Amino acid sequence: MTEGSEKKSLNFIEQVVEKDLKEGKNGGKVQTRFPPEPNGYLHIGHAKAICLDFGIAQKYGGVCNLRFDDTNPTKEDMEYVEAIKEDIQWLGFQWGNEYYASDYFQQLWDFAIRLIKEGKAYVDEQTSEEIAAQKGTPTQPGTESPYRNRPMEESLELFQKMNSGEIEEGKMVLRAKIDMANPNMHFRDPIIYRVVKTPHHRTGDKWKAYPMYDFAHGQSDYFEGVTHSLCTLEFVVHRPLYDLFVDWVKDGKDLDDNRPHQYEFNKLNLNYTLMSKRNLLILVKEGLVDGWDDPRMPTLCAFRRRGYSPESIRNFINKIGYTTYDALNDFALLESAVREDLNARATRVSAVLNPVKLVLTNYPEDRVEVMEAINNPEDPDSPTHTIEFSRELWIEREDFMENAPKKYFRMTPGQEVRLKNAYIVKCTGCRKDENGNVVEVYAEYDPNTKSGMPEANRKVKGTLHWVSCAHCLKAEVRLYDRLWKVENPRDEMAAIREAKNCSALEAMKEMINPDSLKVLKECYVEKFLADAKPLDYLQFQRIGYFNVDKDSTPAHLVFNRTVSLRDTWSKINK
RNA sequence: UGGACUAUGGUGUAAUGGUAGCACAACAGGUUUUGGUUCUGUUUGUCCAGGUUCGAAUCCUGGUAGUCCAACCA
Repeated sequence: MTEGSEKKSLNFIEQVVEKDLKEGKNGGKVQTRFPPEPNGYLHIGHAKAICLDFGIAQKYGGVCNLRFDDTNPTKEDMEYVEAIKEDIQWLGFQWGNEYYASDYFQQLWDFAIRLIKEGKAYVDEQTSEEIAAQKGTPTQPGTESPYRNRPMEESLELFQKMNSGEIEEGKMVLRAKIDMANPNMHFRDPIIYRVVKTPHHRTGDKWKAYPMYDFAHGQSDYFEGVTHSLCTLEFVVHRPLYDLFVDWVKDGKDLDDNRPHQYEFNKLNLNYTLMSKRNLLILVKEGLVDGWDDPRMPTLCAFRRRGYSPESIRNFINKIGYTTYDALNDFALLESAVREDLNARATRVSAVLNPVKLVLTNYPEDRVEVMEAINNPEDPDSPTHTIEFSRELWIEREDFMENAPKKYFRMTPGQEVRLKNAYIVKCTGCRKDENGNVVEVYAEYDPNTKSGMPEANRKVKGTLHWVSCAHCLKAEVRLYDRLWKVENPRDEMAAIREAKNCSALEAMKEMINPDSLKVLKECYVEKFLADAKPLDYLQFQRIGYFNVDKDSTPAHLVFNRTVSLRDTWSKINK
C-alpha cells in the first residue's frame, strides 16, 4: 500500500549488476537464486535476502529461482519446504523454477569422480579429530594427511564404498587437494563429501555420500546459470573456494564467461531480537514461546500472525539498505514501517481493553442511537460503519482520573470531553467500592453536541473511545512486547554463558522479558468486529494496531496487538 | 596475535575527488472529533594521525576499534 517510492540511490549490488549489464557479461542476462536450507522457518533476516534476490531479478528483467540447499538430510524436512514457499509468497514474491541441490547429486558425484581421477581429491580415513588437528590454526599452517597422496584408484574405490553403505559415518571423507598452508582455512584440503545414513527427504536412501555446502553451492549456481550469487558477509572467506570449484567444473573452458559470481551483503541484525535458527529452535522446543508462529518470534509466520503486512516488512528492508557493514538495526524502524503502512490501510474500530463503566445520568435509559464511524480517516473515500450508543458505556479505566493533573485531557470531574462520533459530555463524579477503586463514572451529555450538529464543533481538549455496554462483544486481547529485556541478546547470551558456564537455555531464561505477553480476557469491542476475519488489519482507536488471531472464533474473539500507536502522552506522563 | 572484511549524528543509510543529505529516534511548536495522522522547526556526524591534491567522508600509509574464518552445518 505504501511501497517506498522515493528515489533511492543504487546499492552496491545494483551497481555491480548495472555495470555487468553494460559490459554485456553473461550475455546480458541476470539470474539470481534464493537458496534456503529447509531446516527451519524463515525469519525476517531471510526477508532481507529474499527482497534482494528477487528484487534484483525483478528490477533487471531476470529470473530468481528458489533452490532448496538440501545437502544435509539430518537437519532437513519437507515440512520446512512448504512453510518456506508459503512465506516467500506471502512476502509478495514468486520464483521462476523450484530447484533442489539434491537434483544435482548425480552431477556433483560425477564431478567428484573426475576430481579424484585428476588427482584433485582423495579419500581420507582419519577421524574428524585428527583432521581438525592437522588443519592448523589461523596463525599456523596445517599439515598434510597421510592419505593425501594415496593412489587415485584407491580413492575411487573407497569413494564408491562411501556411497554404497559399506562405510560407517565418520570413517571416511572425500577431501579436495588444495593447500594445507593456505592462510585461508577453507583452502586447507576442505572436506567435500561425507557419509550420512539418515534418509534424505527427497532422495531417500539412494545416496549415502553427501556433498558439503562448499562443494554444492557454486556448482549448483553454475548448473542453473546463476549470474549473481548473493549471500551474506560470513561467506566472504568462502568466495575464493567458490571460484576455484567453478573453475574446476568449467575445466578450463572460457573461465571468464558465463559463470556465477558471489557477492556478499550484510545480514540483518535487529536490536532486542535473537535471529539465529539454532536459538529459535531452542525457544520452540523448550516451550519458552508458543511455536514458530508465536507473535513474539522474529519468524515471518510470526510477523504475519501478529498483524504485520508484507508491505511493511518490504518497506523496512528497503529502508535499511544493503552494505558491507555489520550493522545493528533499530527495531523502532521496523515499527515505524508497520505503523506507516497500517495507518493507511487499517480499519478504525472501538475497543475498550481495561473497562470501567460510564453512566450518562441525563440520557434516557431505554434510548439507543446509531452513530456513524468512518473506517479510515486517511482515505477520502472511506466507507463508514455504525456503532450503537446508549446510557451505559464502557470506557478505558485510564481515561478517568478523580484528581487529574493540569494536562490531563480526559474524564475528570467538571471537565468536558468528547465521546468519539457521539456527544460532548461533562464528568460529574464517580462511585467507588470499599477499597477506593472506581466502579462507575458519571457524566452528563449535551444533547446539542451530537456529531454532525453545529454545536459539536465546539473545541474540546479530549476525545475518548467507548462501546455501549448493551451492544458490544467480549473479547480476548493479547498484548505483545519485546521478547528480550536486553538490546543485544546474541552478545548478552554469549556473555552470560561465558560468565556462568551455563546452557543456551539457561542464558535465555535470564534475558527473557517476563512481560512479553499480557492476555486481557475482559475486553469489549464493538459489534462491527463480529465477523472480522483472521489477518484483517485493524486499528483500535487511541490504542494501537490489532488483528484477528487464528485462535479467534465467533464465540471467543481473540485479537493480537501488532504495535501500539505512537504515544506522546505516556511520555509526558512519566 | 595469520588472513579477509568494515568504520559517516543515538540508529541505519546517501554523497562514487567538488555545498555532508535522507529516514528512524529525540526535542519544540501549528493543525486535528484518535495525546493517532499530518505540517513546521531544532539538536546531534565523516574513528585517529600523517600524506597525495587547488580541493579528501571518498585516494595512499600507519594506527585504533569491530566483524568473520580453525563443523564430516549451511
